[in-house]
Parts: sequence; structure tokens; C-alpha cells
Amino acid sequence: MTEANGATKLKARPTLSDIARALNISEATVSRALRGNPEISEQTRSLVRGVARDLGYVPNAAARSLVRKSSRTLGLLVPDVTDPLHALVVAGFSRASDLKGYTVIVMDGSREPARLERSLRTLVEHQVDGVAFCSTPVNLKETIEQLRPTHCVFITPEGPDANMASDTPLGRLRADDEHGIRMMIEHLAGQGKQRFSYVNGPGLASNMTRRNAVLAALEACGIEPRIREYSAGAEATEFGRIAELVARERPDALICYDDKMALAMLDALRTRGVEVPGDLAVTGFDGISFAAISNPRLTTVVQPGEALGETAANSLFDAIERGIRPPDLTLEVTLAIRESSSLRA
Amino acid sequence: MTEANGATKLKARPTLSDIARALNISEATVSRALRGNPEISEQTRSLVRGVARDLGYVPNAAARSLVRKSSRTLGLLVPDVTDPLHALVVAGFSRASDLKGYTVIVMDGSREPARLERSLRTLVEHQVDGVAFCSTPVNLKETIEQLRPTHCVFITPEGPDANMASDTPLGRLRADDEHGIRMMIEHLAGQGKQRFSYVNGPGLASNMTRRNAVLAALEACGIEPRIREYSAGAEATEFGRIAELVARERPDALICYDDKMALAMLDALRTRGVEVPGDLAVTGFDGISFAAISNPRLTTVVQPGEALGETAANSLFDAIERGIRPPDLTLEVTLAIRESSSLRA
DNA sequence: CTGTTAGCGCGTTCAC
DNA sequence: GTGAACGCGCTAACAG
Repeated sequence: MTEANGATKLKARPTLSDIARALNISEATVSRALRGNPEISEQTRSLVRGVARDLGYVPNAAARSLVRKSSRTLGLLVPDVTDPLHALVVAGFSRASDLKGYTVIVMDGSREPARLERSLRTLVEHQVDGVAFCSTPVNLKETIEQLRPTHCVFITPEGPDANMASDTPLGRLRADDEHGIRMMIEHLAGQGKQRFSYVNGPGLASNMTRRNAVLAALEACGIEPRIREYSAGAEATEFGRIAELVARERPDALICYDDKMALAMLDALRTRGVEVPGDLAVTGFDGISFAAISNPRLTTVVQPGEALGETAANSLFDAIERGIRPPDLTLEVTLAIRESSSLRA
Repeated sequence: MTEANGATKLKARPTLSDIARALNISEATVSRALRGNPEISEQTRSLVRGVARDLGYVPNAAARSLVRKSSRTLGLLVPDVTDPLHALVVAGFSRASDLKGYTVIVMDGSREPARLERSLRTLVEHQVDGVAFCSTPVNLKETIEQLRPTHCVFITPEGPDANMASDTPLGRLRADDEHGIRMMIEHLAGQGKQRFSYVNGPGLASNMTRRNAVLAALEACGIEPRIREYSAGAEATEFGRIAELVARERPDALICYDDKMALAMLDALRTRGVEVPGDLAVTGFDGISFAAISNPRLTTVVQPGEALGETAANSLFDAIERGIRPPDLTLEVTLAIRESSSLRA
């Protein structure tokens, strides 16, 4: 049985009719039996199942979704799976989908317009029942309208273009960035910090959300809402440039757009001999795992990455199965106070 | 046009016949025109394309793959998208597939047997044309045989069970772990290190590959091939335990299974006052981005994560399109020497 | 160059 | 309880 017919390359997969023929019954009965239709006698059911197993029968998803007009498939768009937070979202989304028996098509690189467009098209081709956009900028109402009547969820602090007049049933899912920033500023203020700086992230709405939240939080703390701002591209050299500015201008708190940038800044500052937290406090955002074990360990706002993914998926299931619009939800964040912002760790 | 019929929820998507009817031609012609069949006159082609665009026509993947008996879809199984190296593999695989017009279904959690099994079944249901197993243990020849006649690639240093007598056309793709370890040991030996320790990773074949490579490399360097070994589960507390052992036993080089563990060890050692690289050298494996900016920066073997993903995908394309077995390939790794192993950084 | 005819594998009427 | 017939949307023969 191990070296039988080694050349039988294209052995077609068995179909319903194969097992129907083997039992001399109709395909319809087989179909029903396999799916546990109660109208089928217990006897034929087990008979059918036996043969199905013997033949190694596996239903054909294409055929099924063709007739069902639903693919039990979800799409997930992320700008970069390589980002630890996005990876968590993918993991959560994936796990929740698995639990519900949905298949997910993950599309990476959604920040590249061309790829995004192709991804969307592919998702439509595959008749996905729902799609989640994670930190994916979609202003092109046209592209998203073509998704109709698919359910959509946007995972992002700001949601899709507010003025997008679309009847696509979409929901927004966000982490409470503002609250996170507020807690962080309060903490820093409590440490006696006064000269705040902010390192801008990529030119996304989420960056603006956080930046503005910093201003608002400062004001709420009775601190003059003025910050020195730095901006960096993705280049490693940019962090060095900023680090030099910091060394010269001496803010006492450096709030970074996210953990990746904060960690990179930590490195750049160390290279330039700036002590953290001695000379200044540095904070991140996201709560990626490496932020907990950096040296110094990074104070950050912890986002519920997996929960975001799971919630997005669950919102879509509800929307799909109950025909409702996915809800707008906000998930809580927590503040992890660590060495990088407190003198006595 | 913005507030037209807001209740038209289930507006079915247009099909070939819709556009055929609109033009009073046959579906076949439409199908050909849309796909750029050269037998179609330039005139009707553009006519068809125009109407297709107007109607917002998008082909139905299910219908197509049903008749074509091929889905232009690939499966990718990873144990944990959250692992930076796996994420790179996913990114590379995803990008290469996108370039070729293939859709990819990423299945996470392939280390959980139940999920793995469900994933495989789903992939079969979806008639994927090929699947890549990234660091996924599959000894169950049964499970993998059911994939036939799908092409498979295993991304892992050891490949699938060698004694698996299957005619599934599979290829093995690996990074040259042994070479990486050899370079690393030579480097450490060059630094005068003599008391080597190894921190075991999860109970995977890849861990054994690396561990044994350490032994072999030591011998090749004329050092007695004896190492002290530590083992850790995933728990953070375990690293503390190991760090204490290290503090007591004082090896002068600590080779960790991967970067994640090395970074965790760095943190645990710092907590216990062990200086790196002063008291001992610490090294990782994988070359994840955070290893380059840790404090101290981590010496590690850099794996070509994205290239592994891309190569896996490309091997599958070749196999699928040319009907050949995916090749066995080995990709080169590089050694990144950084602070954690060299006294003069 | 274009139309006609068949199905791909499955779920779903409707009969019996 | 079970079978027969139809069609989902599309492509692949064959005609013409």
C-alpha cells in the first residue's frame, strides 16, 4: 500500500455522486446525510458517512458557495503583518473565524494602493461574506462601494471617511486611544514632567488621533498644551536625527506614536548618550511583547490586539447571520508603567 | 445618487449573462472578451469591457474554479503569525502570490493538532493548488496524503518525516541553520569563549537541528563538544529560573534557540545583575528586527524570512504550472555580530 | 470571429 | 424517508 501506483498524479477527488453510486442512492440523500439533515434515517446516514470516510470525501467549497451564494469566507486587510500589533489582530481574527467555521483570506500590504485595490477585487471575486479593514485607509468610496452587499468592519481609531455616503453596512471598531493617552499623560505629569515632545508616526489618521489626544490630555492636566514635534520616516537614520535633536533640545518626556518607534528611539538615544529615564522619559503605544523586555522596559499603552481581531470577526458573524449592521465598538486599553518613564523602577 | 435606494440590501452582483443580455451576445463571447481571448474582435472586446465596467462586474471565483478545477489559491500554515519570523514568511509568501495573481489562505495555529486538522480540511475544500507548511510538524502521513494531488512545500530545517512514503509532490525549503550556527560558534570561539551553554526552544525538530549543529560546530572548532543545556517553556518565569542557573554556573556563552528567547534571557539576566556581554555572551537566531535594537544589541543568525516565503510561493507556482515536483532548496543565512557577544562593540 | 451545448459539484425545490 | 430535476456562474468543447 505504500508503493502502489506512484504515477496516479491526477486522481480526481471523490464527489457526492461517487458515494451515491457506491451506495445506489441519490446524490440528494448523500448531501442531506452528510450535513446531518434530520429527515434522513439514522441507518443510511451512518452508511453514507462510512463510505464518505472510506473514499476520503471532502466537500467542494466552490460548488457549495456557488449554490449557497455565500462562501463562509471573511477577508482581512492589514497594512503589514510584520507589525506585532497587526499580527495579533490577525491571530485573534483568525482564531475566532476558525471557531465559527469561517475561512479567512488575509491580504497584506493594504497601504499600497495598487495592492489594496487588487485585494479588494479578489475578495469580491471570492464572494467573501464580510471584510475587516485593519488600519487601512480607504477614502475611495468607489472601491468600497463595490463590496456591497458585503459587511465591513473598520479597525482603526478614526473609522472610514465619515462623509462616505454608502449603504454598505459597516461598523467601526476602535481601541480607546484617547483614554490611553490621557492615562499616560497623567502618569508623566505625576512624575513631574513638563516639557513634552511627540514623535509622529506615519501620516495616518491614527497618528493624528494620538497627537491630538496628547494635546487634549495636557490641557486636561492643566499643562500648557504645547508640544515639540518630531517626524520620522521609516528609515533607521531618521531616529538618529531625532535623537540628536532631542539631545539638544532636552524635552523631559518623549511620547512616541507606537512601540516600534519608541524602541528605535531608545536605541538611538542610547547611541547618543541620552539616558532613559534619567535624562528623559520615553513612552510607546501598542503594548507589543518586546516593549515589556526592552532595556529600559518601555512604558506604553497596551492595546487589546487579539481582542480587536476577535471582536471584528464576531461583529461580522453577527452581521452576516442576523442580517444586521456591524456595531460601533470601543475596546479599553490599559497603561503599562515601566522603567522608561519612572525613575524608581 | 448618494441617497437613492438605501434599502436595496441584497442587490445581487451582475453576472456574465447580465452583460451578455445587455449586448445581445452570448455569454461565451463575453467570457472570452473579458479574459482577453485573441479570437475576439477588438470592437466587441471594448464594448464588453465597457458594459462590464458600467455594471461593476466582477467574476465569481467559485464558479470559475468549479469548472477550471483549479482555484488559483494557495494555503499557508504557520504555527503563530505573532512570531516575527513567521510574519516575515507570511509577508513574503503573500507578496509573491499577489504578484502571480494567486490568493492565499493563511492558517494560523498549526501547532494545535485540532486546528491543523481543520485547516487542512478547509484547504482541501477550497481546492487549493498548493500549500506551504511553515515550521509545522506533520508526521501524520494520513493527513497529508489527503492533500494529494496538491503540491506541498515544507519550510523547516528538517523537512517532513523523511520516511513518509507519499507520492504527494513535496519540496523542502530550508535556511542553512547549520552554517549559521557554525559561523556563530567560530565567532564566539574567536572571542575566547570556552564554556558554552544552549537554551532549548520548544520541542521541535528545528531545536534539535540547532542544538546538534552547536555540538558539531564546537567539535569542528577543536573545542570539546560539551554544552550545558537549559530548557524553558513559554512562561516568562522560566527565563528567570534559567537566568539564576546561569548566574550560578557561569557559562561564558549562552546560545539561545531563537531571538525571542535570547531577548527574554537578556531581560532576565539584567534583572539578576548578570552583565552582557561582560559576564557572558548571549546570542539568538532568526534576525528579527528587534534584535538589532535591543540593549545590548543582539548577535544573531539572520534568516531570510521574506525570501523563504517568496521562494516557497514561487516553488509552488512552478510546480503547479509546469506540473513538476517543488524542488528542495536551501537558503543562505548571515551572521550579524553585535554587542551581546563582543566586548568592544 | 461568434453562438450552442454541456457540464463542473452541490443544495434545493418538488414530488413520491 | 428518498429521488428527480433544476440551476448557481462560468468555461470548454464543437460548430458554424
